[in-house]
Amino acid sequence: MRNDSRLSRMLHVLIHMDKHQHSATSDMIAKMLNTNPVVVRRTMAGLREQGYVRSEKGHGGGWTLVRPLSDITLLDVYRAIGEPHLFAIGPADDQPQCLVEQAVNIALGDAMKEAQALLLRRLDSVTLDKIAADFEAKLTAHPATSYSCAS
Amino acid sequence: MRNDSRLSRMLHVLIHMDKHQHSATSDMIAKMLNTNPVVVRRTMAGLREQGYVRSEKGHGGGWTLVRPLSDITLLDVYRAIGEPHLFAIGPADDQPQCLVEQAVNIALGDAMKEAQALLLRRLDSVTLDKIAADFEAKLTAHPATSYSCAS
DNA sequence: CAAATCGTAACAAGACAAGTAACATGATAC
DNA sequence: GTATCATGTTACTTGTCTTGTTACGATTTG
Repeated sequence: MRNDSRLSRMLHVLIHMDKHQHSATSDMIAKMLNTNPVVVRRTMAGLREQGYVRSEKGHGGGWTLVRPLSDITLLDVYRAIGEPHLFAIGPADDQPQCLVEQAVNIALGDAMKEAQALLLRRLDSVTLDKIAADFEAKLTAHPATSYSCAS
Repeated sequence: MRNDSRLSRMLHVLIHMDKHQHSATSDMIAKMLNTNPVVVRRTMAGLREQGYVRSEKGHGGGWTLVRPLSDITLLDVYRAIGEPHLFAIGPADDQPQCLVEQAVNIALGDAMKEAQALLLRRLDSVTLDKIAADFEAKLTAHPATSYSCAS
């Protein structure tokens, strides 16, 4: 578990959900992501709360995509899963007394804020149907290639 | 320990080392950083290997700054400590079979690469004497303020 | 030789996402 | 209406990585 892969996983799932119209159970999704159903429910709860997907209990239940991929940006998904920390680095102390350390925090913090702003802008500029289109392009370019993820 | 604070700490230390010319022991530095001497030696080893500081054993030994702050960029320090991972997020699988997941990895990876490039450019554009100057400015603006970090 | 200091290895602690197990809740099918 | 399927949720474990800590060896000075 080197990284927080929730954003990556949710994008992956949402695009697959768009491909087959019927609902998918947490079990099916878990197999797709090589994880287990509890992790799926846990992570997708945020998407449900934001109205991107719906979940239904009971026989025949499961998860369904509520909004079109063209309405969902990568930033939307990032926010829906709770805006996890983007950076692995950071200051040693958030409110240091030492003036030198304060100056260091400002210098580093400014650079990180800029990088974060750029990243979030990028996430905001891409909708999920764009990624789906990239996938379709690959598929037509190499029709022999196996899909691999459970359909 | 929410973040990797090695970069932040090393910047802090290097600027302090520039302020008083005599060498500083790992113990003194550890107190300054609110940590312990082994952590200091471990992290500063990289700076020594890159020739930014020198360490001397034995009575009267300790750490000394070898190069002027104006010769050291934040990027230099980042590299010297081993270029730790910048991001806390990442793909679920680096080499996925699934074409959808590949498309997701590319979309996310591109955005992250851009953000990383920007951050590294920013680190490369700032030398340590710039931060030291910011500190001096604060000090003259508020002369009554206590320095706080052991001199 | 004694004291100071770094170098290093080995291991424990803390944080946090991810994995897992157990059980309650609700919905459908027969 | 009971059995089954599926989500919701809690609690606990695991894996990974930086930090923290202890211990000990090596080197330099007095």
